[in-house]
Order: sequence, then structure tokens, then C-alpha cells
Amino acid sequence: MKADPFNRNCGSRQVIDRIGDRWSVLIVLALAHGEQRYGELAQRIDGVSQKMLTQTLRGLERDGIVTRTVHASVPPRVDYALTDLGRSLLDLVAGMEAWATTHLGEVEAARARYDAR
Amino acid sequence: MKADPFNRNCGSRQVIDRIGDRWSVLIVLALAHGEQRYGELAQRIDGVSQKMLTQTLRGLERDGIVTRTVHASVPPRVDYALTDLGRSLLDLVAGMEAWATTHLGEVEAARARYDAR
DNA sequence: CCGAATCCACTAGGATACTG
DNA sequence: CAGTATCCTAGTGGATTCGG
Repeated sequence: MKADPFNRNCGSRQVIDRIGDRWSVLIVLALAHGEQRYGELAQRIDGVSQKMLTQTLRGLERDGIVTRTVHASVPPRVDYALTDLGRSLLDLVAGMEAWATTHLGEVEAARARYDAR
Repeated sequence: MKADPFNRNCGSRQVIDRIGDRWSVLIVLALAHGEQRYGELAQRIDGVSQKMLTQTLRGLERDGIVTRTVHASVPPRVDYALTDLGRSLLDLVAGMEAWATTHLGEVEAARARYDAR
């Protein structure tokens, strides 16, 4: 049976939700250049709450997109990194960022026109 | 000033939310091959409610990604189509669908492993 | 330092009924 | 046909507190 996101029962819908999710996108982008500590992610991704960061990281780990490595040290240290599957997502996520930044002006202009009617 | 999705106040975050949204992705995909009527979209996109379909279409129209054309006929007829901006999104959205469908198996396997621990 | 747990406001999103 | 209006529930997501 072929995967079909137009079918409501197809798991590909959940996958689209995950990879389109705001925090997922930013986390994958932040991990593009190598592993990062939890605190580094929290700092770099402005505005993310502890809860959403942890929750999203767990989801990404569950889906096999990131790895979580705990170093038994004091103070504790936890590193996150992309898996092979996660790296296969990089082009796509970078594409989303690129589209968003390059077309931001057009979108804002369109909104202004729409709201002015 | 350069657009930076890592900054919480940057509008590019909203743009990522829009283009990553489940219903937005499916609508843009459905419009890939030309304009469609409201009812055609509702039928093709399995599981979407009237509310979410209308709401998402309005958002896409506001952001300049789709056009809405009302034909003054009885019964009424409303066509939706991609704008140039919307078409510039096609590669990206098709990429999301492709990634989701081709890696669905890996994601599900990763989930099964994770949940079995 | 890296979270887990709890509380809470808010909204996303579905079901249903109605209208031009 | 293509919406709009209303109600309702489940979940999102922030703030705060606690723990290993």
C-alpha cells in the first residue's frame, strides 16, 4: 500500500506535522552544524520554553531524527545530534528557512493589501 | 535587517508556521495541477473540516499564496488557484510530501524501538 | 545543568446547524 | 454550493516549582 497524505489514516500526515512543526524546524536547523547541548539549544532558539524544547526533542528522538546522549558528569551534560535520518531532513528544513526569509517581504506585503480591503 | 527565524520577533517564524501547517501543505499540493473548486478540495483532502478548510484558505489568500475567485452563478462557484508566490512553494511542499512518504517506514520503526524500551 | 511535574490560559480544531 | 455561526473538547504552550 502506497503512502498517501491525502488519506486521513495515513501516517505520513503525522510525519508532515512533525517536520513542519515550528520547533522541530528550528531544532534541526540548530543541529545542522553538529551536536549541541541542551542549554545551547535553549539559548539559540529564542523564545522556546523548557517544556516545548524538551517535548519536541523527545518527539524527534522517538521518531529517530535526533540522538540524545547523557554524560554522567557533575554538572550533568546532555548532547543532542542529528541521526542519518535527521541529516536527510536538512535540505528540506533549510529550504523552509530559505523560503521563509526570502519571501517574508512578499508575504507581509500581501497581508497589508488584504487587511486594507 | 536580516530575517532570522531564531529570533522570536522575526516574522519568518509565522511564515514557517504557515508553510509547515498540515492543511496548508495539503491544499498547496492539491492545487499543484491547477485551480480547484472549494468542494473538490474538501473531497480530496480527506478528513478536513469545513472550518479548517475555509480558515486555512483564508490564511493562504491573505498571505498571497492562493487566489480566490467567486463566480456569480447559481449555484455559486468559487475557484482557488496558486499565485506565483504559491507556485514558488511547490518544490518545497512536494519535498515535504516526498520525505514523509519515503521515510515513513523508518520513522515508524524508530517509534516502535523507542516505545519498546 | 538538565530536566520532570504541575497548574493554568488560551486556542486549535471538530461537530453540528443554519444561510445567501 | 460554499460558506458562516455556534458550541464544545482536547491539546498547546507558558510560568513556575521541584528533583537528581
